[in-house]
Amino acid sequence: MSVIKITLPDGSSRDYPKGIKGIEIAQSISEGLARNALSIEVNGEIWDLARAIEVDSSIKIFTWNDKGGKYAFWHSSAHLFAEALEALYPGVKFGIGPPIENGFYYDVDLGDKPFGDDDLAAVEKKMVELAKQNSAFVRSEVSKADAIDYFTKKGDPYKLELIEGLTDGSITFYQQGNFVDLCRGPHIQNTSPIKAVKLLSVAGAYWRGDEKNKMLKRIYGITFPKQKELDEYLFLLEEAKKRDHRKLGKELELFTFSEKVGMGLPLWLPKGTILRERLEQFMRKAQVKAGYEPVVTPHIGSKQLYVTSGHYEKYGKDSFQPIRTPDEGEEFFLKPMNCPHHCEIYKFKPRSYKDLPVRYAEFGTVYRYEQSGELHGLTRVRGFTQDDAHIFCRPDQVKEEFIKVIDLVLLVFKSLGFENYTAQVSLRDPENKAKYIGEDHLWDKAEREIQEAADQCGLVTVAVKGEAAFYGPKLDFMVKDALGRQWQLGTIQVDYQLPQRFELEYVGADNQKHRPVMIHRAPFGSLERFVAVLIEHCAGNFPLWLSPDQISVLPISEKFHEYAQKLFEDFKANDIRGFFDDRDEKIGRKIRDAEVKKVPYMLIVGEKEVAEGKVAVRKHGVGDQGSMLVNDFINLFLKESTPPV
RNA sequence: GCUGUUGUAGCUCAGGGGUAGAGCACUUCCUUGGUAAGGAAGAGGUCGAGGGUUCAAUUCCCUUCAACAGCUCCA
Repeated sequence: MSVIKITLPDGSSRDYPKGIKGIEIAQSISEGLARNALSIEVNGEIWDLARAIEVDSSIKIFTWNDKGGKYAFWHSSAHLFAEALEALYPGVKFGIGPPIENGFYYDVDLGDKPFGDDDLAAVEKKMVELAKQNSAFVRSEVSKADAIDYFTKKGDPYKLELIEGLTDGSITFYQQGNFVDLCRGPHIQNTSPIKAVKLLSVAGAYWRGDEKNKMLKRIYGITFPKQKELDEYLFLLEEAKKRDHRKLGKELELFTFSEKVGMGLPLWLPKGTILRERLEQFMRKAQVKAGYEPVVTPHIGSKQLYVTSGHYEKYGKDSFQPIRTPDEGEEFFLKPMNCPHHCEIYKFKPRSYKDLPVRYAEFGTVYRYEQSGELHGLTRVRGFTQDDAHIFCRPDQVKEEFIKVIDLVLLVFKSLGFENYTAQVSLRDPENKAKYIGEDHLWDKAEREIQEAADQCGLVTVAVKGEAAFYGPKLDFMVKDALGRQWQLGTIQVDYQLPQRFELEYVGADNQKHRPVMIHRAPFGSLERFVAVLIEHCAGNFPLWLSPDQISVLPISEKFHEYAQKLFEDFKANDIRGFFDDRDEKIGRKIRDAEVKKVPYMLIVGEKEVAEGKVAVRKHGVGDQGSMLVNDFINLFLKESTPPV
C-alpha cells in the first residue's frame, strides 16, 4: 500500500496510507478531536470526514469552533430539514438549501399549501426525531444521466434545472435516511450531533433570485449540537433586537413615522433633530476644512434636467411621478439626487484649469419612490438627506481627490467608533452592460482609479461586480446593523458620464476646452441611515457631543429646586443640553428614569450640595462619581463634550 | 412589487360572536424622600380602514392600508 504525506495546520507532516479518511486522521491525532470533528479542509476545499484522501495534502480538521465545521453542520441540517419536510409533505419540490452565516435555509415549492408557524413547529419536531435515528450522510458520485433520471422520476423540476448546468462527472448525491439530494457537500458524518433545532421564519424567495421566476417558500432555520447553545443564540438575538434603531428611536423619542404623512417619510422629533444637527455641523466643519463650498439647491427640478442626466430614462417610470403646472406640458420632478443641480452650478461661469478642483457640498434632501417592501426604519426611506458633494476636477487630479475623500470617510468612522466596516469596490456587471451608460474605456479607467486610490490608502477592499451606479463605479463603505444586515454608509463615485451629458468644460493651460471629471461622494451616505446605524452601533448611548440630553439636574426634594434651577440655567448658558427634573418624585425614581433615557450625566443636588456649591455627579451606566464644585464639573464636561472636529 | 406573519389605550401586551382589560406613561391628591420604580384616586380606546355574513362583529369572511421577516430592487 502506498503512502501519502499529510501536512497539518502547524506545518508538521505525517505519513498515512493512501486513501486515508479525514476521520481516521482525526482519530490518530486524538480521540477528542475525532469526537468533535465535523469536516475537513483538504488543500483548501472542505470535504466530508469519510472521503478518502488519495494524494499528498495539507489538511485542517474543523470542529464546531470553525466556520468550516459549522458550515458542514448547517448544510447537513438543511438536508435533515428537507427529509423532515418531505416526510410530512410528500411531493414537496426542493430548490436550493445552503448553509448561511447563522444557520441555513431551504427554498421549497409546497404548491398552494399554506405554511405558517404551526407547520414550522411540526417540522422542527420531525427533524429532532429523524436526527436521533443517527443516519449517515452518504456521498455518491453519479452520472448526469442517472441524476436526471432520478429527479425526473421524483418529479423535481428545480433540481433538474440545476443538473442542467452541471458537467457530467462532477455530480454528487448525498443520502441520509430516506432523503436523497443533489449536493456538492460537504456534510457531517451522521445526523446525531444535531441536537437542538429551531426553524426561524418562512419567507418568499424567487427561484434563482430572479423576479420573473416563480416565488418559492424559503424556510430559515438554525441548529446546534447542544440545546444550551440554541438558547444562548436565541437570547443574543433578543438582545440584538433591543438595539434596533426603530425600537430605540421610539423609546428615546428620536423619530417617528405617520401613516397620514406617508410611509417611508420620517418625522424627526426634537431629540432626534439635535442628534442630526450635531452630525451635520460636524460634517460642515470637516468639509470646510477640506476645501468644500456649501451650496443650496431646490427640492424639485424640471424634467429636462433629469432627461439630460439620464436619470429620467433609468428611473422615470419608477419615481414619484411629475408635478404639473398650469402650463400644459410643463413637468417637474421631486429631486431624487443632487448631482444634476450641482452640474448646473458648475456651468454658472466658465472655468479655468486653475480653478479646479471645485467642491460643492449640500445637505440635499432627496425623494425616491422605493418599492413598498423595501422600506425599513430609517435605513431605507423615501425622503432623506444626503451629505452630498460633487468634486469637479481635472483628470490628473482624480486620484488625489479620491484619496482625500477616503480620508474624510475614515475620519467619520474613526470619530464615531466604527471599526468593523467593509470597503467595497462596486464594479459594473460585465455580463449586463446594458444597465450602464458610457464608454468602456472610461469605465475601465474609473474602476482602475478607484482601486488604486483605495490601495494607496491601505484599505482592504472587496470587489463586487454588478454593484456600480449606472453612471460609474463606486467605493462603498458597508457597516452591519444590530441583526447583521449590511448597509451602505459612505460612498465615493468616479463619474465621467455626467460631465459629458451636461457638457461641462474648463479651459486648460493650452487654451483648449477640456472635460472635467466628477466625483460624487457622501461620507455619511444619508443622515437617516447613518443615524440608524449609529443608534444600533452605540445602543443609544451616544457620545457626549451628540447626545440630545447631555445632563439632567435632579433635586433630592422641592426644597432644593431654586438651587437646581439656577444650576440648570448655568449649564444652558454654557451650551450644555439637558433637563431639570422638578417632578414630585423620590431621587431613586428620578435616577431610574434618567438612566432609562440614557442621559450621560445625572447631577444630583440636595442639602450638602447647596451648602457647598457642588453637584453630585452620576454617570450613566457607571454610577455615583462623588461630588465636585459646579465650575469643576462644567470644565470637565466641556472638555469631554468637544466634537472631534 | 412578491411570499409569510401581525395590526386592541401614548408604550408593551392579554382577551374574544353579546358594543373591552393589565402593566407602564399621563392628571390630581398625599408624601419632602440621598443614587435604578413611595402611596391613592382619576382620565384615556370607532379594537388600522372599508365592505359583507349575522338579531348582534373588535372577534368570522372579503378588500384595502400599514408594520415586521425575507426575496427582488436601491441614482
